[in-house]
Amino acid sequence: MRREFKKKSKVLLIDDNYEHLVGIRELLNLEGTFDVVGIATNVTVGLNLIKKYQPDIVLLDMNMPDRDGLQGIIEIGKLDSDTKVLALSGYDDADLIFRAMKIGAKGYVLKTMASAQLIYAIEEVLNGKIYLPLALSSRFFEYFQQSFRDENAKQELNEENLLSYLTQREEEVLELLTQGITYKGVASKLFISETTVKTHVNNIFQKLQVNDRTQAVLYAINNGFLTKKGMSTVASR
Amino acid sequence: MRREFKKKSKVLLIDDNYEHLVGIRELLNLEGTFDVVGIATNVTVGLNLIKKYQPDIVLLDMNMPDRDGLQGIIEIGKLDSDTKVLALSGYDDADLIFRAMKIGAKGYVLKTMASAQLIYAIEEVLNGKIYLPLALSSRFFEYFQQSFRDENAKQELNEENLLSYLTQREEEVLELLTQGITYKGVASKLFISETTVKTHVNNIFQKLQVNDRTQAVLYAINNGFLTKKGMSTVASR
DNA sequence: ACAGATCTAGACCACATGGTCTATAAATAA
DNA sequence: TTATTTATAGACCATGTGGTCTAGATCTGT
Repeated sequence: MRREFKKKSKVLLIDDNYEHLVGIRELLNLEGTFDVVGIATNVTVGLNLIKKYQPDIVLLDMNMPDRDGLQGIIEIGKLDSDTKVLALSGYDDADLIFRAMKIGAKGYVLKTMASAQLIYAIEEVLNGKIYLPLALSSRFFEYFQQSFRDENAKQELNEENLLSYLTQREEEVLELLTQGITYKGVASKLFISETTVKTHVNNIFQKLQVNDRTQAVLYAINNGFLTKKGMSTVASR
Repeated sequence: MRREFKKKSKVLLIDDNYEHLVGIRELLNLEGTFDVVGIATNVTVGLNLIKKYQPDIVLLDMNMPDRDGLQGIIEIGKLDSDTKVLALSGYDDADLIFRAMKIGAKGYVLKTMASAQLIYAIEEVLNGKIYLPLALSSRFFEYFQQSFRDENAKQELNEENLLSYLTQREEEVLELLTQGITYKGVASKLFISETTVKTHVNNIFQKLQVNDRTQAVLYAINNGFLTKKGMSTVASR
């Protein structure tokens, strides 16, 4: 068929289950549009094959013995090849999906899924898209939203958050403190005397129930003070 | 038909475009399984209707005049009703999708989508699932991954990250500093003399190119020091 | 065995920081 | 109007902090 004229996409498979490895290879070979350039049963070997064959895509099992799959994604990412990673797993574990996507997997499919869906996923990823089956993206989003709910819960103690007792001026002072600025610096930035700054700072300490600037800054950061100011901090897990 | 026996789901629509509002109402009424309990052309009115009718789901347009849609999602969330929000928008703006999902929208659909898909989305959300059309979830993930790439880029200066020059002991000291502990405190925790701590701290300052503990702590936080230690900081935008 | 890094620790000094009190002007609330 | 809050600012003092130098004890790697 026509397809033969189109250049086949190079695929590499990494999975510690050899049976499965061969199964997928057969499936992809039957499809005809893929060229399985190599298979490996562990990440270390897989990485070498990637360097050698520069595959377009790697199907990477998440449950590996030596290094785990997540580490594998990171290391493949560090290679400066354009190789894309499609994560493969037996379980729809939300945390695992979240982490995998976070560190750059272009997709995540379950081993139990129909082969047609696997083929489709591979093609989407090869086309530069990110593919997550509906069931998994649903899982992902639950986890994603949950993590933010937790955060908000932490900060909406916030209504009983000591930060809310600060006056306008005190907030301004605190904001400067969170930039590591001294009394003198704050004073000149706010056009007030140094002793006034000290007064404010002492009031801040009392309100936040801390006894030095470092603790005040930490309190501010951990209680969403910067977030409100439009700053950003980024989630990790 | 049988469906009549099943309790209809209460739906509320909020969209500043009245034409569109009526259009969707008609569509849902034709479907027969929905009961459109109210429509509103702005968030303020919508909130009151929600309090009154306790709908199962709200279709909320993201591009509203008074309050914007994002704020609407948050405020609906604050009501302690179980009302779910399905975001509706004319554009597949990645940032908007990301924010909407982050603050708890159960789904996001485009106005240009086929009505069958809208119906499907509503049903999925009503069934407690989160629904993002493939095209949008793809958009979302690109944005999601990009934001982490930015983070990593920031921290993988990391290879030229000043934190990497710290010795083991210095890291231990810094970790305690990031908890707002004084020289004396650090000394007793590490079973070393206070002056030794001072020496370490001074070395840390030099290596991080800062001149006080607050700046050192801020540097540590902004450069992934805590992340490595298993602590967490959380993303916002 | 020797050079270099690391951890330890002391001495000294200047200055920043934190604690406490007092006090005035202005704005706000009762 | 009076009381309270807020922003301002000074004085005073104890202590914490940061800068610089020196130096011994270990531990590395060559």
